[in-house]
Amino acid sequence: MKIATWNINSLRLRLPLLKELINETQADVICLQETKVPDPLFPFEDIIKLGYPHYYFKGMKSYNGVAIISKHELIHVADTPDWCGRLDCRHIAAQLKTASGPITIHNFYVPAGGDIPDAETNPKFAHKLAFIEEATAWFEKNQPKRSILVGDLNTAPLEHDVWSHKQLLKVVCHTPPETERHNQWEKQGFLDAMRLIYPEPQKLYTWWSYRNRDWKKSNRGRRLDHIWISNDLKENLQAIEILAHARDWAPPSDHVPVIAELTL
DNA sequence: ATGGTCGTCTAACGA
Repeated sequence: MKIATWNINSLRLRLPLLKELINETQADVICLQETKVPDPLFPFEDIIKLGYPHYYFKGMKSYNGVAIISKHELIHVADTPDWCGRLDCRHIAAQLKTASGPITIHNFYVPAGGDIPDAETNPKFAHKLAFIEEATAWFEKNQPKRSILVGDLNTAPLEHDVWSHKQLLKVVCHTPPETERHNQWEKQGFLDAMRLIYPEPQKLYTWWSYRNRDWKKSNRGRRLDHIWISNDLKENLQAIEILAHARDWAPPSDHVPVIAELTL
């Protein structure tokens, strides 16, 4: 079973690239973030034509938005929290039917946190920290079993998840208040699947800024997108693929897809 | 040290 996660940065604009992802990977399940499409405008007919007749989505105008599309039957998981009480479409969950039984899939789009890493003066940073704390508390109470958590978590937790650990320690996404909370969240029953396959000190990036003239040449990347598996799925993990060349698809998202393969 | 670029009900906001 192949499960992909991708911050697509507008589903409607990049539908042709979603097709490209499908052609290349034949992923069974694709979790999308920043779909930027209100629910009444979700392009479900296109998604069905692409071979994904099972889907759940939660979107709004202009901002945020998440979707799970699947070749196999999904059951919606409805009783999930409204994080930070904002109704802002940053999480959706579904149960995937597999030969070995149901698997719960969580798809998250964690707040980016703004520019200044100070919760006192920057409400966006405070929101990010509060969001991660709420998620940590929820999974502490609801210990994940046969679960996969994916998404744009907007934190690069490890030294080799950024192009320069030293230079990014004061940059939002890699500051200690974020990485400590991120790691505490992961510890609520999850394993970092990407690092199980590609341990440190290998550099791993899933995002390259639009603001670099040549993303490949400067290679100032960050690992902001993640795939976590619950502890009980450790032996099921077969492979991880980071589709770095997708950064050159036109018009590119600033994030690239990550795909996990599991025997399920 | 600064500014650099995208996407969105084309305007300023969020990333």
